Amino acid sequence: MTRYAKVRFPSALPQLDKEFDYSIPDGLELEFGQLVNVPFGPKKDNKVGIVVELSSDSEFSSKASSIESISCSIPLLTKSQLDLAFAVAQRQAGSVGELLSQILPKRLKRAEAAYAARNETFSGLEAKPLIENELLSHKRVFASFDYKVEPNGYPAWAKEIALLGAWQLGRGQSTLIVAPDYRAVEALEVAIDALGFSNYSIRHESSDTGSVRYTNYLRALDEVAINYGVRSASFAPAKNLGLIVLIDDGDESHIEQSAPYWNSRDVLLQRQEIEKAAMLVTSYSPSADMVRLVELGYFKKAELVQAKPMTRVTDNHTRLDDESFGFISSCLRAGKPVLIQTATLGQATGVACRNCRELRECPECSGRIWIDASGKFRCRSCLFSGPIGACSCGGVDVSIIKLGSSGLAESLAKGFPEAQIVHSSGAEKITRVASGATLVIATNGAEPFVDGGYSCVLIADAYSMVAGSRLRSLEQSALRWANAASLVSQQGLVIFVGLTGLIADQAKQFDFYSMIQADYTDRVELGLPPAQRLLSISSTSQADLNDLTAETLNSDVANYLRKLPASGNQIAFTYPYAQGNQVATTLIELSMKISNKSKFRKPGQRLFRISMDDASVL
DNA sequence: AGCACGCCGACT
DNA sequence: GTCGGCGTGCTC
Repeated sequence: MTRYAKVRFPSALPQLDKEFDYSIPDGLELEFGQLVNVPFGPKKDNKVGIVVELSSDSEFSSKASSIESISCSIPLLTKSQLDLAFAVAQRQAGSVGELLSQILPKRLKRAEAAYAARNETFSGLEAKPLIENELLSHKRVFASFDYKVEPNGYPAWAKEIALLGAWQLGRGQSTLIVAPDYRAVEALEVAIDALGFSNYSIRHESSDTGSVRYTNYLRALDEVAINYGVRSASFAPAKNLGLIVLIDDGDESHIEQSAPYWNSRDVLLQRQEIEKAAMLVTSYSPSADMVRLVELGYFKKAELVQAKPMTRVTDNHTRLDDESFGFISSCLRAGKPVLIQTATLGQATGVACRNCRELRECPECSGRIWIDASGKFRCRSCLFSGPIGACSCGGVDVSIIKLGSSGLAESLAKGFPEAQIVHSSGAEKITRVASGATLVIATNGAEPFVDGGYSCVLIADAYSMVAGSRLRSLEQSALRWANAASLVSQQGLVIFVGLTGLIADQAKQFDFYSMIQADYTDRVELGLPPAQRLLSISSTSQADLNDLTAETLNSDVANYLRKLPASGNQIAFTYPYAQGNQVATTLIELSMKISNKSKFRKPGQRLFRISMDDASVL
C-alpha cells in the first residue's frame, strides 16, 4: 500500500504556507523532521521540504508526485519546534513557513559529516540553586537576584542561572537560557565555565561561524545540555527541556525585527506550555508584561533580593551636587573605578526656554530637541523637524545649552586628570575594563564589567530618560538604571541624578517592582499595552490599507478593536488577549484576499506589515 | 518564488 | 491571421 508524507516548505510565501502531499517510494524510510527533495511547480524542479507527517492515505493521491530523495537524514526539526511555529504563527498573524525558515539552521555538509554525537551523560550534582523550591512548586516564577558582583566582575545572577542549569542536568533535563545581548551571554558563559560545565553547555549565537552554529544545533538535538544565547535561541532545539530562563524580558533586543515580529517572552511562554517545562523570568526591574502575568497569578513572584546597594538621589538635573562630586572624587583618588551611565555619548546639546529655563521638548514625541546645521529644530528621538512653538510658560526665545550628561562627564574627566577615561557604547563592544582609577562613561546597556564592581555608579540622565513620553519609557529606564546599579561593589554607592517625587523614593529603595506596578495600573485604566494588546498595520499602498481597515471594521472582530489615532500610512488598534487568535485569523484572511487582487503589490515584497504586538506605536 | 495559462495590440 | 505583453493563479 502506498504511503504518503506531508511536507512543508521553509518559505515566507503565504501561498506556500500549507502541507503538500507526496507519495513515499517503496523502500524509502522517512522520519518526522527530515529534509527531503521533492518535485514542485510546473517544471517539477526539486525543492527542499520538511517531513511533518507520515500517513497511509492522502486526499491528493491522484495529484501526488513521489519524493525524490532524502536531503538530510538527521531530522533537523523536532515536533515541539513545529508546534511552537504553529502557535507563534497563529499568535502573530504570520505564517508557519516563514518561522520554519528562521528556525532551520543553514546546513553545511562538511560540519554535518564531521559531527558525531557524544554519548557521555552527566551524572550527579550537589548544587542547590536559590530558587529550586519555587520552580518545583510553581513552575512559572518571576524573580530578581541580588545586586551583587562576583570577584571576577561578572554579576551574581549569571552564577545563579548557571547553577540552575547544572541542577537541571542533575535531573537529566536540558535548560534553555535566553539573554538580551552578547554581554549577558558572555557573563553566562564565564559562569558556566567557572562551575566546570562548559562541556555540557551549548551556545546558540549568530555571531559564531556557520559551522560552529550548525554543529551546536546538531548537538542541541541530541544532547541534554545547558543551551544559551540571545533572542534567536528561543527556537533552538533542546533535548528533554526542563527549564526555560528568560533574562530582561522587557529589553527591546528581545523583539524580532522581521515578520512575524515575535518577541522572546511570547515565544518562550508558549514553549513553556508546549514542552511542559518550568520557566524563570528574571530582571532587576520587571517589564509591565511580567507585572501583568504576576497579577493574573500566571507567574509567581519570588522574593530573593537581600543585598541592595546604598543609594543617593539628587533632584537637580543640570549639575552634580558637591557631596556626590566629592564621593566620586574620593573613589578615583583611592584608585577605584566609577561608572557613569548616560543616554547619549558625545557633545549632546539641548534647547532650553530663555524665560523659564526648562528644557524644550519635541511637540511630536517629547524627545530631546536640538538645532541642526541649517538652524532648524530637530528631535533626537523621532523624525520631527520644524518650529516648536512657544514654551508652556509662554516664552518663545530659546538658548542652546550643553546637557547634563556629557557636560557632567566632561567636567568630571577634567577634574580628575589622573583617572583613565573609557567610553563604551553599543558600537564598541567593550565587555570588561581593568580595575583602578577608571572613569567609565557608558551608554545605556553598554556598561562594561569590572573586577569587584564599581565603587560608584552614577545614573546621569535619569531625568531625561524618565521625561520621554513613550509608553515604555519608564520601564526601559528603570531596567537600565537597575542593571547599571547591579554592577556596583559591596560598599559602593548608586547616585540617581535629577529624580524627584515618588519615582525618586522608589529608585532610592530599589523598589522598581512598585514603580512599574503603578505604571501598569495606569495602563489598565487606559486600556493600553500590556493591559490590552496593540495591533499595527502599515502598507506601501494607502488605498489597500484603507481597504483592509474598512473590511476589518466590517468583520466579526470589529467589536473587539479600539482604533488609535492614525499616523501616516499606519493604523493601530488595541484588542483584548482573549480575542487575539480570532483577530489574527481574520487579518490573515483579509490581508491575503486584498493582497491577491491588489495592483500595488510588488514582487518579493509583502503589501502589508502586520504586527500583533507593536511596541513602537505609543 | 517560478512558471504556465490566457486574453489584447503590432507585425511577417 | 500569429507573436508576445505581463495580469492572474497554482504548485501536492
